[in-house]
Amino acid sequence: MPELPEVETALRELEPELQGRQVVRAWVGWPRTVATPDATVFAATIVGASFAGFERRGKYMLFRLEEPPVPGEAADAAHAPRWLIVHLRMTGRLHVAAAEVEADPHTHLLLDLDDGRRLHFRDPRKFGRVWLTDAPEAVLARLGPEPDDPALTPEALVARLAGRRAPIKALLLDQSLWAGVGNIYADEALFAAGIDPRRAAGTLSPDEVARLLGAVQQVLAAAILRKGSSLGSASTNYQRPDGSAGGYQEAHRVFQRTGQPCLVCGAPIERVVLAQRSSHFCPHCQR
DNA sequence: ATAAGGCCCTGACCGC
DNA sequence: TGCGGTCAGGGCCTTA
Repeated sequence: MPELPEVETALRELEPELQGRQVVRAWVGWPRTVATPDATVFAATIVGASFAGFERRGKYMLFRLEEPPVPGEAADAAHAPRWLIVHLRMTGRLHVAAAEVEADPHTHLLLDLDDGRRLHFRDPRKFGRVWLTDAPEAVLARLGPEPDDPALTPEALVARLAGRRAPIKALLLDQSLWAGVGNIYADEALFAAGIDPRRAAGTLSPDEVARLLGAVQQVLAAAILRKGSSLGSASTNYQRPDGSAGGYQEAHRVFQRTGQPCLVCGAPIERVVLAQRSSHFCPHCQR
């Protein structure tokens, strides 16, 4: 499942493939994949646009597009930039392939490029969404800061968690608290910080909150260095745009290690369900 | 305002 | 072998 490190990796690896490429044809196979505008309008509108910028916010990919010149209009006429926004959700993947490479049956969006290749959006579970918009801030409005935002200080986080009775694990997944943490890195960060995922968030001491913030930042950075985590079946797991796997799953210390010995103390890793999500933790190291 | 539960989807997996 | 049932899970929505 793509979280911040996977999205960052995929975006950086797509950039050299897409930079400057113009969309010459668009096909939408599953209209609900397009959140906005209407899928037909989406396909008609994106043709002619070129990929000009590559950014990430939380788990969202933002592709800044350059529009073709409008006849009769000054070449330097000011326009709000248009953005293609992509959220891979659970099983989405983006990759570029030669035109003659047949699309997988789970491909819901194809953008033909001016160099003869095609951008594929494949998503077996169909949770992924794309947007075409002049106002990306509206799509991203609910997101909290990036976890490495300097403004996100331990003190600010303590204030945000004060009085909250939900399990800290549930709040780690709340994209309005901070953007980009999903189930894998929430569990890994809680282990690194030595905090029980079931703890009511408001009961964490300032020292624990500071440790947790540092752990989230450290785990995400380490996962980016290893190009993300690839777990599960080959058809639905995370793969990089070139089809290769990430490597951070080899560094997981608790995620999907239920029953296996803790790498620090040897106690069996336990699994509980919090906020409808599996949570994996060491009952001895995480208090 | 916060918390909890349902919903969307389908591949994988389990038990018979 | 085949079949039905269950699970996973991000983000959004509804309900309490």
